[in-house]
Amino acid sequence: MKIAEVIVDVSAYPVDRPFDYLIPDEMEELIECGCRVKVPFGARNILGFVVGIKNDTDVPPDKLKPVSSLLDIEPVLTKEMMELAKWMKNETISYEIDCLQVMIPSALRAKYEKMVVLETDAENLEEPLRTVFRRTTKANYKELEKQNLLIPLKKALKEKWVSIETVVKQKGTIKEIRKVKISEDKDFLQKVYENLSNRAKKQKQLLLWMQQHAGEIIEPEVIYRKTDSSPQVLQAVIGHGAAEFVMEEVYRNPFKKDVGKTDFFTLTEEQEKALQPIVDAMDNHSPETFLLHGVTGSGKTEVYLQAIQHCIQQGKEAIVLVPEISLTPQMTNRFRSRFGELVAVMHSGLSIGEKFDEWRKVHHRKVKVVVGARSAVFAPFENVGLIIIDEEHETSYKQEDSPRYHARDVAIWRSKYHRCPVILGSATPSLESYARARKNVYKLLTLKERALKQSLPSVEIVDMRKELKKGNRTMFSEKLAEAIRGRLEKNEQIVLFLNRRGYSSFVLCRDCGTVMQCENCDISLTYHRYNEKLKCHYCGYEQPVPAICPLCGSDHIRYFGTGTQKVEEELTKLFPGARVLRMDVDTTKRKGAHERILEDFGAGKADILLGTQMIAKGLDFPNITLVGVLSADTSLHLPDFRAAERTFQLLTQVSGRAGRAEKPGEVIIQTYSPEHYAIQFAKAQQYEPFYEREMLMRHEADYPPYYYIALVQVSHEDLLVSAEYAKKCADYLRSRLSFNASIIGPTTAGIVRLQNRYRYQCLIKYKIEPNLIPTFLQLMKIYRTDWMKKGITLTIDLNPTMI
DNA sequence: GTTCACTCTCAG
DNA sequence: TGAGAGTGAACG
Repeated sequence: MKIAEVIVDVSAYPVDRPFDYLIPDEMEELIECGCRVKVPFGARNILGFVVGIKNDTDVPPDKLKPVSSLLDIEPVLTKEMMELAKWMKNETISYEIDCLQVMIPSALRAKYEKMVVLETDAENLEEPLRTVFRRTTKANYKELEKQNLLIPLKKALKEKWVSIETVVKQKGTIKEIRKVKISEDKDFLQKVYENLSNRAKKQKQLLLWMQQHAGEIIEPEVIYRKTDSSPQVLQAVIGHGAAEFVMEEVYRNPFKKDVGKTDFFTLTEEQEKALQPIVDAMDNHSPETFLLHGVTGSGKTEVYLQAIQHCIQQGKEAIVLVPEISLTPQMTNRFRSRFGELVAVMHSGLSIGEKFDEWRKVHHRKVKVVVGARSAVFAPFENVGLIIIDEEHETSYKQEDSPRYHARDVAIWRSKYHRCPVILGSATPSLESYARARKNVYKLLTLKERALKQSLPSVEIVDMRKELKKGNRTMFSEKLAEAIRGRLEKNEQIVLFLNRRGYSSFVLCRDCGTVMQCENCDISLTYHRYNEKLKCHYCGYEQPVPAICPLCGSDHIRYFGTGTQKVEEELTKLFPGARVLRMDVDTTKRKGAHERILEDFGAGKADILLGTQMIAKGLDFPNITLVGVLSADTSLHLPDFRAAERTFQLLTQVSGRAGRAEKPGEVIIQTYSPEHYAIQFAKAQQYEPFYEREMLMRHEADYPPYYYIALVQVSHEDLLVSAEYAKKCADYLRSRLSFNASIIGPTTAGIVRLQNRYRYQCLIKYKIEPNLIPTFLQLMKIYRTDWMKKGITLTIDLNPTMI
C-alpha cells in the first residue's frame, strides 16, 4: 500500500498540514513528490501537491480516500522547493499552500469551475433546463446563472435531477505547431516520385527536394519557400504517404526582436578586484553573500555578466533578480546579447502562457540564466551557482501580501542549499545590508569610479522658498527653466522627475476648505484629467468632479497639487516647441506602453521625458544631459522611519541618469528643505556620510538595522472593535515576549480607514527573540480559530518595508 | 475555503 | 411539522 501526503489547495488554518491519500495501483509507478494531484476533499475535488510518499498511515482505512487523478508526469516542484516552503511558512507566518503556489507559474495553479451535471434523462427535466441539457450533460454554473436559470436549477437540484460538481481546470496550455515529417524511406520517396503523372510538375519538384531531406521535420512555410510549392501541393504529396503532419511543442517567444551578439568588455582594475572574490566563492562552493556597492554608472552589470559567465563555465545556473520597473528590453537585451538562447526572462508584462513557457525553459534545463522580478527567485534550477539581486535596496523585493517573503532572504536560503554565492548590488544599499557588510556578515565590494571614467554629474539644489519670495509661482525655478531652455537649443535630452507619492492633485473648495475624500478610505481623491474623474488610489472608488461643494454648496472648486498631467501642461506653455513624453500610471497601463515610450525617447523622438518613480531606474541614454527633480521633499515627509533613506536613494538614482556617456551631466534638485541631510548628501553623492548620519537617527529611535521590527495590524468595520482587538494583541505579545522586545501601541495605522475598515497596529522592536515566531504562530492561531468569525482581519508582517 | 449537518425560529 | 436561516465542525 502506497500513501501520498498531500498539501491541499485550501488556505485555511485547520488544513495547513499534509493529508494522507491512497495511491491507486495504476498511479504507483507514476506519482512522485512534487507532482500535482486532484484529490477528493470533503465534498469537493480539489488540487493538491504531493509532498511525501510513504507505506503506511495512521488514518483509519474507512476514512482514507484515493487520489482521483495525477496532473503531472514530471514533478512541478523540486525537493528544494518543498523544503523552502516549510521554512517560508514559518518565516512569514503564512500557509504552506500559499508558499508552494508562489513558486509555480500561475498557469499551473488550479482554476475551479462549478458545473451542473445531469443525473437523469434530459426529457425528465422541465423547461427551460430541458433545452440546455438536451445538448450537453454538463453545463457551466456561471453560464446558467447569467441566463437567470437559478430558480429552475434549484428545483432540479432538489429533485436530484442534476447535481453540482466542482472541476479542476488547468490554465496552462502547451503551445504546439504543425510541422511536416518527411518519410525516412528514400526508396519509397523515389517510388512515389515515379508513380506521379508527368502533369504533376510541382509535386515532382517537391518530392525531389524531399529526397534530399528524408526523415527531417520541417515547418510547412519553409517547405513552400524552398520548393516554391503551396499547401495544396504539399497536401497532395502527403496524400501519397511521402510525409506526414506532426505536432511539435514550441516555446512562445516573447522577444519581438533578435539581438546581436556582444562581447565581454575588459574589466577595469576596480571591477576585476570586485569580481575575483565572487569567482573564488563560486570555485570554493562557499555560500557567501556579497554586497556590491557601486556608484551609478560604475558598471555593476558587467561584473554580473562576467560572474554569470564563470558560473555557466562551471556547468551551473544563475538567477538574476531585477526590480520589475527596470526590467526593460534595454536591460534584458544586455543579458540576451551575451548569453543568447540560454536566457529566460520572467516579468509581469508577459501573458500567462508566455510566463509558463519561460518557466518551462528553466524546468526543462533549456536555459542557464533567469532574469526576472521578485518571483524569479524561485526558478526551479537544481544546480544553482550564483544568485544576483540588482538594486538590492528596492522595496519591491518584498511581497506585499501573503506570503510576505523577501526575495533577498529566499536567495540567501537557496545559496546555502546550493552552496553558492549571492551578490547584492546597489549604488545606494539599504541600511540593513550595509550594516551587515560593515559587520562582515556580508562581504563588501566597492566600485568607486564610473566605468568610462565620466565624472559624476554636477548636482545643484534650488531653494524653492526663495523662488516663491521672488514671485515665481510656477513649478519651475528660474535655474531649471534656464537649463531646460539651454538643452532644448543644443538638442540634448532632459529627464524631469516628479516625486508624486502622496502629492497628487486633489480637489478643494476654496470657500469652506473641504477636500474631496474617498467614501471608503481616509484619503483625498486624486483628480484625473483624462476622464474628468476623482479616483481613490487605494480602493479604486471613482466619482465625477462635483460642480458645487457637497458641504457648503459653493461653486469655487479648484484643483491643487502637481500631477504629471499638470506639469506637462505647464511645460508646453513654457516651452511651446518642446516635445514632451509623459510616463506615469496612466500612460503605461497598456501592455508594452512602457517599452514604447522608452524606445521613442531613446530614438530621440522627444526632448523631455517626464515621469514618476518608474523613470528613476535603468534609463541609460547617452544624450540625457539634464535631470530635474521637481520636488524632492514629498517622500521626505512621509510618516515612515525610512523616509530619509528613500529620498536619498531616489535622488541618487535619478541623478545617475544624467551624463552617462561623453557629455557631462547636470542635475537640478528643487526643494523646500534644502538643508535636510538626505538632500545635502544626495547632492554631494556620498553614500558613506549619509549612512553614518542616518545610522545615528536609527540608533536613537531603536529602528533597524539596530532592531528588527514586526508589524501587527488589526482591522474591523467598527473602530472600537478594531481598537479593542489591537489592544488584545499588544497584551498578548507583552505577556509572551521578553523584556528586550518593546511593543509599541496599539496606535492607529497611517491611513486609519481603508475600504471602510478601521485599522490599528502594533509595532514590535526586537533584537534576539527566540520566542517571536512561536508567539506569532500562536497569535495567528487564536485569530484564525476565534477572532476571524467576528470579522476581524489580522496581518503580521515581519520586517515590513513601510510602517 | 466549502460543505454538510445540526440547531433554531417562525409560519402554517 | 416543515422549510428556511444561522452556526460549527470536519475535511484523509
